[in-house]
Amino acid sequence: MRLPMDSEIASLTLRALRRVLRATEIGSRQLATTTGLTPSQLLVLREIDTRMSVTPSAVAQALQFSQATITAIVDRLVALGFVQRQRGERDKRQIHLTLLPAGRDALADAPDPLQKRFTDRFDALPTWEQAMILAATERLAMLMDADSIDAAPLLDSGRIDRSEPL
Amino acid sequence: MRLPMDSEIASLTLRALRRVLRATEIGSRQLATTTGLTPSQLLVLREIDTRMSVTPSAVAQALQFSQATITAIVDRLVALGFVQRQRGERDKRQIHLTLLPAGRDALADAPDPLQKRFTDRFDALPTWEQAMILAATERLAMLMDADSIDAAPLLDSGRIDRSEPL
DNA sequence: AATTATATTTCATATGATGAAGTATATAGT
DNA sequence: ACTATATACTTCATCATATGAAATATAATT
Repeated sequence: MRLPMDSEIASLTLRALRRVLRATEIGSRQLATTTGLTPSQLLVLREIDTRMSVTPSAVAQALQFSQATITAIVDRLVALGFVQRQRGERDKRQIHLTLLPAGRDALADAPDPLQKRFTDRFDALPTWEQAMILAATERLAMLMDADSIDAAPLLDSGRIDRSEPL
Repeated sequence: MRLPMDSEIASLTLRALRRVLRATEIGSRQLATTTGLTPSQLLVLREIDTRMSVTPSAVAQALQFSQATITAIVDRLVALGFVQRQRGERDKRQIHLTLLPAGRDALADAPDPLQKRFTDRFDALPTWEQAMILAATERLAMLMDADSIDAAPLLDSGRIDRSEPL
């Protein structure tokens, strides 16, 4: 067995990463169908859950969607009785999104199968390996999002010229 | 600073992983806008590129989309002059998709910024850390996709050598 | 008061994604 | 050869995603 050249390690890592990405993507799609929710709806629902009360714009910024998109998705979550819209008291322009019991149930009934699978298997690894994977993953995250880190607002200014949107 | 409990490492890792996923997703969306292609179109185009000649069904299976979806996306790639449809000789039910020069140019003009950024930074790490990250990522991939390896014909077809920047 | 900025929605539009049904070809069983 | 069944792909209807531009309402500023 030969050691990979230094320059290859990056591409090998990217390939492994692709496998991870694909697995999570497929998992998320499966989850969606079992829940009756689409991946985007689930993302928004989770976002509303983790923070207690959020404005649509905050969700849009966190998930990097446009406000219009969030409005459409929230419309459906409201129609499902999962989410509630409340005008802000302090600032009446704002809308506060809160999770309703039905929404909480939906999330509870839909434990991320990927996460479950991952957690079970991960916990079976020896602690040293868990620690190594954690360290490596955090390093990866640093490598990938270093630019876009708190730069969620970064994209506000960064106009992307979509000259030819097919 | 206290060591995380064993049971926490999994969730910490998942959190780091989410950052990675998010970064790649945003990166892919940015790439799409700069190319004038959507993420899905880019995925299909890449798939047609890496294999030399593919059938729509093979692409659908590799990317886990329905055939109908691939048909629609290929329609647009053909309209753009990026891709060519050719009826199969041996089996006239089949369609063979091949990349046209314009499509090749589009891919060449669209070096994945995320990959580039990642590779540059990754290469700057000491070799031991590169090796650790590679090992950890491959371990992660094993954990995640152990079940869902029905969509792995990617690696069957052998060499992906090309000067292509995986 | 008038202006400008912010928060969200509405609208028009393009794409994404799918299942179901349709067309054409291939293969197998008899 | 003949029917049945399977395969490959497209078409169609339908809904979700995603966005920019414009509209509405409120807030903050001058």
